[in-house]
Amino acid sequence: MSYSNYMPDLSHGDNAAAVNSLRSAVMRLGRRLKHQRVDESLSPTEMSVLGTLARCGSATPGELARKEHVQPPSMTRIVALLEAKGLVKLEPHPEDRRQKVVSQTEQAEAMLEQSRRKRNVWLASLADELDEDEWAKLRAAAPVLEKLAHL
Amino acid sequence: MSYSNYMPDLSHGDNAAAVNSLRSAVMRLGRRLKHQRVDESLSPTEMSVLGTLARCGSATPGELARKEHVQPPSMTRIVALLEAKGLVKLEPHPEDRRQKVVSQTEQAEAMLEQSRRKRNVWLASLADELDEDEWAKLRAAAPVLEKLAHL
DNA sequence: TATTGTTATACTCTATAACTATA
DNA sequence: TATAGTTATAGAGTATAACAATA
Repeated sequence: MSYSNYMPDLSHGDNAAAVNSLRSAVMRLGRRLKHQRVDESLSPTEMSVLGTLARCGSATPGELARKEHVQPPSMTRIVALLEAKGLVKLEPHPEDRRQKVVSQTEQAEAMLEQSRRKRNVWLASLADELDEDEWAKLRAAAPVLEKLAHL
Repeated sequence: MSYSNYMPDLSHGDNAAAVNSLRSAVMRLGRRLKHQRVDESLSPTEMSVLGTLARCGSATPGELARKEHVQPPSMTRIVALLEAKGLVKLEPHPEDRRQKVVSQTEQAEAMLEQSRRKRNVWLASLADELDEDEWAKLRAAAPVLEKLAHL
């Protein structure tokens, strides 16, 4: 492989190959997940925002935009859609009147629970195709991918 | 957790959590990779198609659509764009006059080489943030993710 | 003057439906 | 009649630029 020419360290060569493979797999998996939506009325990013709010409690639109890697105007729209669906609520920021505080509603909590249930159907269909060793590798890599995602 | 009703094996509970985490990370990573394009004029799917052709040699538009998980009309457009950029060539199928055979040009090979170089810059910037153990986990999981992507 | 968030607008990518040509 | 690919059209999601309000 020609990239070893300018990157002689062997471990980096392996990492480069892994990044290559990861990049392709992540994009294709992303498209699959897009189709395997748990709720037809919720886009992948909307789901991801709900997940972030479930983890972090609450956040401002700007913080959410940075975490999800979208531009502020996009997050404005996403938050508005989630609010219209009753899944998040917006409150004024206690210290800065320019900002807002976004947090999830109880309805969102119920939705996420239902989402987990549906996801398990998909999981069950994959369980036959992956052996325990492969699942172990996924479980080990999951936190690293999360770290990469928000690095 | 309610799924344990029909899935009593404990390890599957861990798998569900892993899928949860993977799903979120894959979507967010996908958005990052979208921005970290090697060539501004090439969409992620166009890059992915070139990668597939580099691995498989050649394929029909229908095969490419199935591998990339896009509908045939989308692949028609993607192949047309790649052809206009001189990165793939189309030839008549030797046995079936309905089909076409898509393969990459030498120019595409050069582009992929340049792509690897730029990717390594991104890689180098991440190398500081991940330790060797984390890289090892990514390398181990990469083939599993690829398997998931085309399952 | 800088920053947070919004509005207005346009672009990119993909899908669905209808069509053509070949099997 | 079924299949491969295309054309035409519409929709979803995001970005950029310009703007408002607050720091």
